[in-house]
Amino acid sequence: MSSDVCDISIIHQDQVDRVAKAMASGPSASAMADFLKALADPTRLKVIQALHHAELCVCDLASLAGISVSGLSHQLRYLRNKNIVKFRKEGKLAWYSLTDEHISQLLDLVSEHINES
Amino acid sequence: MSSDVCDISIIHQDQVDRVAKAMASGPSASAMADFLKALADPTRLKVIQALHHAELCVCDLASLAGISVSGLSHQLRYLRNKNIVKFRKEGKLAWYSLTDEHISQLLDLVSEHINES
DNA sequence: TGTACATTTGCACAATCATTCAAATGAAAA
DNA sequence: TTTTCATTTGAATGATTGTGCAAATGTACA
Repeated sequence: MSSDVCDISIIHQDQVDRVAKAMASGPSASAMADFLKALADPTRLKVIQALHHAELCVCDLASLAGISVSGLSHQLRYLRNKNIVKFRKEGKLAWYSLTDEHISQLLDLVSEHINES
Repeated sequence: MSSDVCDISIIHQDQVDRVAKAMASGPSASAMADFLKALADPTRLKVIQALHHAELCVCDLASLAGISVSGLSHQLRYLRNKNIVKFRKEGKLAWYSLTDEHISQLLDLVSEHINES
């Protein structure tokens, strides 16, 4: 219930309406936040960065990320469900890769932003 | 303790070393994840998008985000600590704005990515 | 067949987090 | 000064989440 959120004394209703209208176009904040959440974790970020350089198996990725194979497999499932990584089976091994190399553009921007601050 | 992470049977130590080396340059995964976490929340995302369109007070932002003024103030402090928003005081009101309009580039990329999938 | 082993899955748990309520702060107006 | 009100802060809480352990799955090889 948000009935007491500045219900009367709101400062600039016209501004709020204008901004709300401008924000209405484009994907919802929830959808965007949901995608960003997939990147907002050190382990998953390491996986994505690693896969940008090479196709790797679960064991390799766990080693690179510094967590257990099991823990990493959980994160891989998460990334798979979000369509960020894909894999192919080769005997006992599962080789993972990025579904969309485009993501690294985004990470480059983040990288820049951090270097500037 | 990650001593049992594929310690003997690791598949491609050379690959792992090469990728690890490539990943060593640039900001740490933790730093990047930390920044991304600031964007990976619907409320904070709404705030950032709103401030991209106009300078707004806490009351307006709470109305736009659909949560309590108090809750929004907590999020504003979070964004302030991360140097993503700044504010100026004018009487009883606090006017918030983005410290770096550059962030919207990043959000545009995310927006694109979602529209494509 | 049975063994070995990479990967996945289910359960559990500690930690983090987004939010609210109530109280505190501080500045303008009466 | 006292009152009003926008904002901040602290405490509490319910929900989410990242991870590990143990067991299950499935494939290759002896």
